[in-house]
Amino acid sequence: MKKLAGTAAKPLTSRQLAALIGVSQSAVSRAFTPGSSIAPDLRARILSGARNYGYQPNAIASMLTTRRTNIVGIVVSDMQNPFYPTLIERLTQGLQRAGLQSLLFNISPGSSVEDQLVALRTYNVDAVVVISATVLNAKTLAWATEGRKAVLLNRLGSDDITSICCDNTDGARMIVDHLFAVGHRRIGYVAGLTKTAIGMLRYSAFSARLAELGMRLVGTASSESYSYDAGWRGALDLLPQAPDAIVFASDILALGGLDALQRVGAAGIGATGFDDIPMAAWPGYSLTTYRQPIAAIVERTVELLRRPDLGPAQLFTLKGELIIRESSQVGGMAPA
Amino acid sequence: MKKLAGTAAKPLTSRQLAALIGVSQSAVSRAFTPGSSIAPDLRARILSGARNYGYQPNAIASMLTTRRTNIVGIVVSDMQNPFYPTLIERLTQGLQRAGLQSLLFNISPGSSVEDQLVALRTYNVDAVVVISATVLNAKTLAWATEGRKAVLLNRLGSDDITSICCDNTDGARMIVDHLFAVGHRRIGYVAGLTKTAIGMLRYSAFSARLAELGMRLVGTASSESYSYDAGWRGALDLLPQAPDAIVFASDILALGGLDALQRVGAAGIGATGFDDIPMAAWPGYSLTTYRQPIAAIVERTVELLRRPDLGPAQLFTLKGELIIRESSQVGGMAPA
DNA sequence: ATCATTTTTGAATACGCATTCATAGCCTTG
DNA sequence: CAAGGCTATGAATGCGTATTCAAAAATGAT
Repeated sequence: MKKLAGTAAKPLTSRQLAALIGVSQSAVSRAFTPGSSIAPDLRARILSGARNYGYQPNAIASMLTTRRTNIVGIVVSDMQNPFYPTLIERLTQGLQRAGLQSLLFNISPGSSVEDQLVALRTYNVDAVVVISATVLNAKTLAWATEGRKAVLLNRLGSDDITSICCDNTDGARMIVDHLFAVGHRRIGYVAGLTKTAIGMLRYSAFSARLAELGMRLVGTASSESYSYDAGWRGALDLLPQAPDAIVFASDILALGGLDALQRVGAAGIGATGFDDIPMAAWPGYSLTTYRQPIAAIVERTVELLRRPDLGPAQLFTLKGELIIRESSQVGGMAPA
Repeated sequence: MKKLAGTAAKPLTSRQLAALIGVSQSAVSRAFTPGSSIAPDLRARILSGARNYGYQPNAIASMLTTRRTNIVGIVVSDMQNPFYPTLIERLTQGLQRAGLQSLLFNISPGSSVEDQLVALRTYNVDAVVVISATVLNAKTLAWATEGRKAVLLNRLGSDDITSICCDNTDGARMIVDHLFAVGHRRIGYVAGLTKTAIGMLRYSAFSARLAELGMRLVGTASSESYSYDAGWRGALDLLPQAPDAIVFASDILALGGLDALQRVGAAGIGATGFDDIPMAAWPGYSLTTYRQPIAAIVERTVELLRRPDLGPAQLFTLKGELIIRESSQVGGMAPA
């Protein structure tokens, strides 16, 4: 005799538990509300009774009175770049440890972005984390985050919204310095989305440092996305310029580029990425890259979202770490 | 003068809107409830007024009365295997189109799994989708899904819970048949988690078909996870057996295996995967694999979850598609 | 034109909890 | 020992919507 879904007994209410224990409903509520005025032993008695009878507060009902949901809306538009699944995984775990839930919004192109985000508003999420979603224009962003905490990750917004980014300038600089130290002089650049603030930032930091060191920017390929294919094409586009090394705006681009170089027998050209996705460490790629400080980004995000109020909008820039592997050496990934 | 977060005016309630329009609160509620008894023109007038004044029903409040949240809890324990981000992305998009929201639970090892899933219960999710989470034992699974709809993806549970899987038997068979047709005879197998039902299923279907065709299973390497590193080690373990080709239980294993073979100069050995993750198509790997029918899986899942009741537990087995690339040819990925 | 039936509407209530308000108990201090 | 100040508790109320119930309006049939 199997139990049919939906047949389960309705869960206990605080009032029922109160009756069972012989206290008031208020007492039960207070027992579960940290910092409320209740005698320690009463609280203990109630909590123990709750465990006993299997009572758990109904979060929905409490949302209605407190007007807080403890839900964070996470808005993503690209899970194909392997950097983001990792970030999302760590972020949801971090939020969860802080007692916050993650409502995931995957924006798909096509239908209206606002339509896909109405639930941010109707479900009253406390906060919104936007992960690098370039499909959100400033207006939609403002609408979606209106009246709630909002944080942008890996994206720069207007100056009235808090952003958390890795230090792109530092990253670009470390990469260039490293290439210089290794002996590369003629550098090519494969950009990601050049229309984004982050994309432009990485590029300008990169080219500025290049100039400072007197290195030569032999060419730039811009691509329409951060993808393997775009990296592949970008690398090939730069070949005629005969670069010593190619700087890719992200790891996923670099992987495509490396494969392309290999395919055309130009594996001697150096390459660097940005992010340090798991695949960058794979022996077949062994990609030198700037590792994004995921832990720090998550930590800062969670810390901000725990606050009752974010305070004035800020830009947090967190330093990453240069991971030197084989792809950037002179001779690149050429077989020994 | 920037608006501070939290300063936003409280959204309109149905009662306020009713007052503005000159109807009752019930009418407003009915206007937003499909199938409720209300005159078409009244509904139109109210909906137009709502648009006008910017009223949107408060989902939280309606959850309290209807006892339905339209929230689906998605439980994952491994986003590192690139197959899952894709699945999750498509799934949340599919759910969203059906008006369902996705609450994401990323189980991290360490603290109690139940603790990480309490919100499934306190937030009253309508349904739970468990994606291949092996960390959930049957008891915890029952607890987490008690009284709500539940679907397992890529995982087999006890027989009282609905599962949706690709057709592992068909996949194993097509792979073996293909290897046979191409001319491979001595086959090695790199298993994933052999203790899981799916893992065992794939293996037994594989070896059964092998036997039917009179091919030789020269060795099996079992690994502790579906990961690149495990595939790498598995492939190396099989080398002494001198297989013509190695069948990997998943793409991510195969990628590691291919790199290992390449590294030791054994790139002539054929290889196949399972899943068809994006990287399988990359020229550097060009992995022959069985493509999971993600669209069909998502479609079926969403269709099930829209129902008021799942009905009796079933196992849905959806056929995938053999994608033939270079890695399975005789001579494998060896340079021409 | 009248009555029976159906449809449409509004008032009232319940959902489960947090919180305010008022009270009863307790401790402190003069 | 009394008065004042605190703390711990319970009763009552409200959060915003869906739904039930009863009444009103509209429709149909004779």
